[in-house]
Amino acid sequence: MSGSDRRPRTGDTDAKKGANRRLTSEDVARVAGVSASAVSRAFTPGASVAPAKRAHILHAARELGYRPNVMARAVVTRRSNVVGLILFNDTNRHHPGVLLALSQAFSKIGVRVMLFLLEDIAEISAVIDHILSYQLDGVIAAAPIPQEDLEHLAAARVPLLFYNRPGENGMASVSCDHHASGVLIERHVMAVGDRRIALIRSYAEAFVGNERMRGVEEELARAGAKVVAEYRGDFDYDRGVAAVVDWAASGIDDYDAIIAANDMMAIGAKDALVHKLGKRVPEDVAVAGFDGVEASRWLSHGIASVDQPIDHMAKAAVDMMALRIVDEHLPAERRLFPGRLQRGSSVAG
Amino acid sequence: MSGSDRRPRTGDTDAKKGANRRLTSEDVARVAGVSASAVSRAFTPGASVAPAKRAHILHAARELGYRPNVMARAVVTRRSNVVGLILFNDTNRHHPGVLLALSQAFSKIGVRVMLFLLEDIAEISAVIDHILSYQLDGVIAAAPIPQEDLEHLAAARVPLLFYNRPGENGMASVSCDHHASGVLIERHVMAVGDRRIALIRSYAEAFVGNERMRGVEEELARAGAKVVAEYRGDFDYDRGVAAVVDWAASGIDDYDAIIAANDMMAIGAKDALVHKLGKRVPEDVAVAGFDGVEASRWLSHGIASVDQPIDHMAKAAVDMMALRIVDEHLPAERRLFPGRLQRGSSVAG
DNA sequence: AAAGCCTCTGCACACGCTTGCAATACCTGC
DNA sequence: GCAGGTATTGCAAGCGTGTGCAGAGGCTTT
Repeated sequence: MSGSDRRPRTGDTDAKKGANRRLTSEDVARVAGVSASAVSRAFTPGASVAPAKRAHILHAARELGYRPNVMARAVVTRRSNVVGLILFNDTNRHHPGVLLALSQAFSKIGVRVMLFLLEDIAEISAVIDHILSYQLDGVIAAAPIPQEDLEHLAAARVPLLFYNRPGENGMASVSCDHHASGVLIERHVMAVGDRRIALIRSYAEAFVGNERMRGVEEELARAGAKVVAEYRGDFDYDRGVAAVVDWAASGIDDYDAIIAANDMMAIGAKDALVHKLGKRVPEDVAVAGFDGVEASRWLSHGIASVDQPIDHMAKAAVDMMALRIVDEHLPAERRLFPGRLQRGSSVAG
Repeated sequence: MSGSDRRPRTGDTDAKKGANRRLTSEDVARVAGVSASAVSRAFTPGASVAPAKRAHILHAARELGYRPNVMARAVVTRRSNVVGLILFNDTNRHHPGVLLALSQAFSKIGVRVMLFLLEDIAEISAVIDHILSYQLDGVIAAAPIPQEDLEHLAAARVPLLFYNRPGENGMASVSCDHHASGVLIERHVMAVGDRRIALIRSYAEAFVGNERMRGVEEELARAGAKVVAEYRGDFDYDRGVAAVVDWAASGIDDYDAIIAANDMMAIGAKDALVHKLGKRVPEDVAVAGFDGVEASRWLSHGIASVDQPIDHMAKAAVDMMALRIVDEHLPAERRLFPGRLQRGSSVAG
C-alpha cells in the first residue's frame, strides 16, 4: 500500500525546504489523514479525541518516529517539565546520594533535571540568570541565594525550594534537622563518658555545619562538658587530618572525643589520630561525624554519625515542588526531618 | 486579500491579558521605542544593531528584568544549548568527579546539562525518548545504548559521544585507555614480586571493568604469573569485602596480590584482609585498584591505582561535542587518554 | 420527524522568539 | 546638488505546538 510508504521528508506533497526539517505534527497528520490539532490531542492525555483515532494517530507517529517537540510545547503551555537543581560541587562529592535521590525522585514523576553544579558561590547569580532564561518550572537550591536573585525568581514566579537550607523569609524548604542531629550525636558521645570535646567545624558560611555545631555546643554546655579544641575546616577529609595534626603541633592533646561537622572530616581526623599520632579510636579518643555516608560504615572506619533520611527528604522535596508548580499560591511549607543515629566503632559502647 | 488586517484580538496596543503574561521582547521594545526585532538583535552577539541602540535596549531590558525566552529561541533556531548527560548512578557514586568535571566543562562554554542518572539499564530507552523530545543539542553517554536507540538518535541528527565506552561502529568517544591501565597496574604489582594474583572483576557487562581486566590478564600471562582466584563483583565496596570473605570460606588463601576492577572494591578487599582475616597489606597481600578516587589516597587506605585524567577527558569530551554540534558532518573521532599510575602503600615499594 | 445533546474535529490564532527582505537613513564622492 | 553605497531598522513570515470556538455528525427523546 502506498499509504504506508515511509517518506519522511521528500517533497511529494509540499516541497518544503526539506533540507533539515524535523518531523512535525503536520507530517504525522498528513500520514494519518487528520489535522495537526488531532495529533496534538492524541499526545495530550485527557484531550478530546476518539479512542480509535488516537490509536491510529499514535501508531502513525510511532511508524514515522515522531515525538512532540517539547520546546515548542513549553512555549505555549509555559511549562517545561524541567526543574533546576543547584548544588555545590562538594555536596555531590561528600554526599553523592543527594543528587541521586533528587534526580531519581523527579524522574519518577516525569520531570527532567537541569543541573547546576557550583564550584564557587560567585557563580550563583549567573546561574539564576540562566534559570530564568530557560523558564524552568521550579528550582531546588542546596545553596544560598542572594536577596536580589530571590526577587528575580519571585518576579518570574518560579517556585523555589531550599534543600538543607533555611527557608529565608518563610520560603519553602526541606531539610534535615541538623540542630537536633547535633544534640543527638553529642548525647551519644557523652553517654560513654567523654567530656573534653574537640570540634572540627565547617567553614563559617555553611548553614548545615553551623546548625550541627550549634546543637552540639548547646547540649554540651547543658551537660557541663567542655570544648578543649576547635578547628575551622571545610568538609574535606584533608581538613580533618589537618585539625588533628595542628592540635598536636600546638600541644593540645587533652581531648577525649572529636566531633566533626561531617563524616569526611571525621574520617580524616580518625585517620590522623591512628596513623599520625598512633592513638587508638575509640579507646584514646572517640570520633563522630554527620551524614552517615557510605565510607563512614566501611570496616576501617566505623564512624558514629547521624544519618540524613535523604530518600524521604528527596521525595518530600519533589512532591512539594510538584505541588507548588501546579498551584503557585500554595503556602510555603518548611519540612524538617529528624536524623537517625548511626552507631559505629569510633565511639565505644 | 483582506489578510493584511492583522488584529491579534486585542482592542488596543496594551490591555493584554496582563494576568500572567511573562515579559516579552515586545515589552522591552515598547519601552525602548524600537521594534521587537531590534530587541532580539540586541541580544544576539554579532547581529546588526547600532551600538548605541543596543546599549539603550539592553539597559531598558535590564531595567524591566527581561531575559530572552530560551525555549522560544530554541524552537526557531533549533538549538537549545543544552546537552544530555547519561550516567549510571554508580558512576557518580563511585567516581563523583566525572559528573563534576563534565558539568563544569560545559558550564564554561555556556552549555547547560540535562542530567539522566540511570538506576537500571532498562530505563535507557525511555531516557533516549525524552532526549529526542527535548531536542537536545547533543548527548554524552557513559552507558551502553541499544542499537535501536542509536538509530533514533542518528535519525534526529543528535550528536552522540560515548564517555569511557567503546564508540561502537566508529562512533565518537572519549575514553581512558583502560586496557593499558590494566597492563600498567599489573606490571606495578609484578615489579614487587607478586605472582599469584586474585582478581575481583566487575559485572560482566561493564566495559570499563572488562577492559581493565583484559589488560591485567594479558600482562599477567605474558609474565608467567597465575590467577589463583576470581570473583565477580559490581564496583561496590561490599563486593570487595565479599570477595575476600568468600575466598577464605572456600579455603583459598594462596594469593599474594589482589587486583580489583576499581578502587571501591580494592578498598573493600583490603579492609576485609586487614579487619576480617587479620592479614597485613602489603606484607601478606598487595592490593591494587583503578580510578584513583579520593578515598584511595586516604591515610588508612593508600591504594595503588591507576588514575584517570578526568579533567582532560572532560575537556576533550566537551570540546568534541561543541564541534560536532556546529558541524554535524565532522568525522567521529575516538580519543583515548592514558591513565597514570598512582602509587600507594597497598603495594610495597 | 424535529429538537436537543454530547462527542469529535478542524480552523485559526496564540506562544515568544529569529531572520530574510525591503525600506529607510546616513554618508561618501563627484 | 545628486548618484551610489553602507549601516540600521521594521515588517512579516515563520519555528512547532496547544486550545477556544464553532460546526458536524450521531444518538436519544418527545
